[in-house]
Amino acid sequence: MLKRRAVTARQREILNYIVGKQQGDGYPPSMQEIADHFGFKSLTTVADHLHALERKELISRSAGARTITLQSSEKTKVSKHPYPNETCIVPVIGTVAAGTPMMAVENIEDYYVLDKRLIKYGDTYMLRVKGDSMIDAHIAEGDHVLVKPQSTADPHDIVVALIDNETTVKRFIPRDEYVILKPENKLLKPFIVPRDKCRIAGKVIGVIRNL
Amino acid sequence: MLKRRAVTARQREILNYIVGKQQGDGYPPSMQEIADHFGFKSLTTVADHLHALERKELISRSAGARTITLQSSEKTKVSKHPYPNETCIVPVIGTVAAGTPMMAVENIEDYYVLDKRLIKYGDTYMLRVKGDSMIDAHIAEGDHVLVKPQSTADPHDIVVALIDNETTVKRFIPRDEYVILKPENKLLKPFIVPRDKCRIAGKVIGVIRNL
DNA sequence: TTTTTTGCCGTAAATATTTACGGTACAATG
DNA sequence: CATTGTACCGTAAATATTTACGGCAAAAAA
Repeated sequence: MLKRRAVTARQREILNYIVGKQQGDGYPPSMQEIADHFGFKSLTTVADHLHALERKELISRSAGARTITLQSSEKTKVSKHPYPNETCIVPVIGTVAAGTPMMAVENIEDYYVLDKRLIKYGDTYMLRVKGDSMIDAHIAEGDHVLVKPQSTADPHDIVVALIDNETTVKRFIPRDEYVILKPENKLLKPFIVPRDKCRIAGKVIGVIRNL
Repeated sequence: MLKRRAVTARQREILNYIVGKQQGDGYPPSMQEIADHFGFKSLTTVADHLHALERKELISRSAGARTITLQSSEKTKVSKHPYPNETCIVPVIGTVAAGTPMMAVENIEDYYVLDKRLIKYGDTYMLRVKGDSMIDAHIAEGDHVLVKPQSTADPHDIVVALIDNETTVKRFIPRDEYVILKPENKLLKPFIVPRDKCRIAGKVIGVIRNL
């Protein structure tokens, strides 16, 4: 009976290489390329490794050249693998314009491809943070916040709000008659706005910083 | 002089087929498969189309079998889903083991797919941050830091360091005889370590927080 | 300790895949 | 209307790629 031991370090190295190639080029490496990369002098060595990975259900193969398909995470209890189609394209905007629909093309500065698990909601977008008003919540100038569009929020959520046509990130604290938009910065005073003048653009669900 | 007319309907059909296959299988179709799908009786027909798509910069090709790479989405506009050449797969580790090689299987907790521009270096990995030692640098417990593996660092870089077999994130301040590993937290004292006892695992190049 | 699996090597044959050559017909462009 | 690109066909040669055989040493499991 064939045993299925855990994936070995070497096998994982080879899998990582395949994944990297697949992600980078859009197609998996040939066996020769794998051999070259690892310095194997025989293609049989590669074949052995691929058979092992196949047996352990980390990859599957079809007839033909470069036909390695990466298996999805479900089967591998060792670790989860976000394989193709587990990413989203997220638009990056510099500002949320007041009246215009959120995703107006002219506001889109860029797109980022991110893992779905960071996104959670379909229409999430990224906003480049200006100023240090949320520094005490550890959101710094130049960071990108992931924003889920919504027009209301729960108390104490960090939200993207429009104040005087300016896009800002603030903590949302609703009161009976008015709303407090609180900068997380000791140097800045909270904004107190009548309920009906408070426009919430979305809720901050993540932060991405590139140093 | 070669003219570059707009992409034709037929060419887009073929491109769509390639994208579909690429997304579904993880690798592009062979020319024979394309011919079969469209009922072409000659492979030259496929070659002509691929050359056209290449000339119009919708795909690029390398030597070898099944080596079609899709160009960026802005040009192709066939799918909202990301093109592989825009993402990297990044392993997430919970801790950097002292002696063992970085990517030891048992340390890999997960993988994330991220935009290449967040990564910058090929072997970048993600480390889940434990504790609040870097809170004043706005790196909080539970955040993931993007780490570029390297064994040295520039003064004042934020690094992943090994102290007493514990993985920690600290600011790196080298002195003549020793090294200061400084937590960015007023409540914690800097570690002062002899130069030869200081193991740097990598430099922090980014932060990702999921709220 | 016996057995199995891993991780390698080498060579040759079998196949899959691409490229090169040379065509035809037609639509679009200048 | 001459030219260029599109959109097809067929055949054969050239390459790229995989598979099949057989074998060895060391590590891991039973």
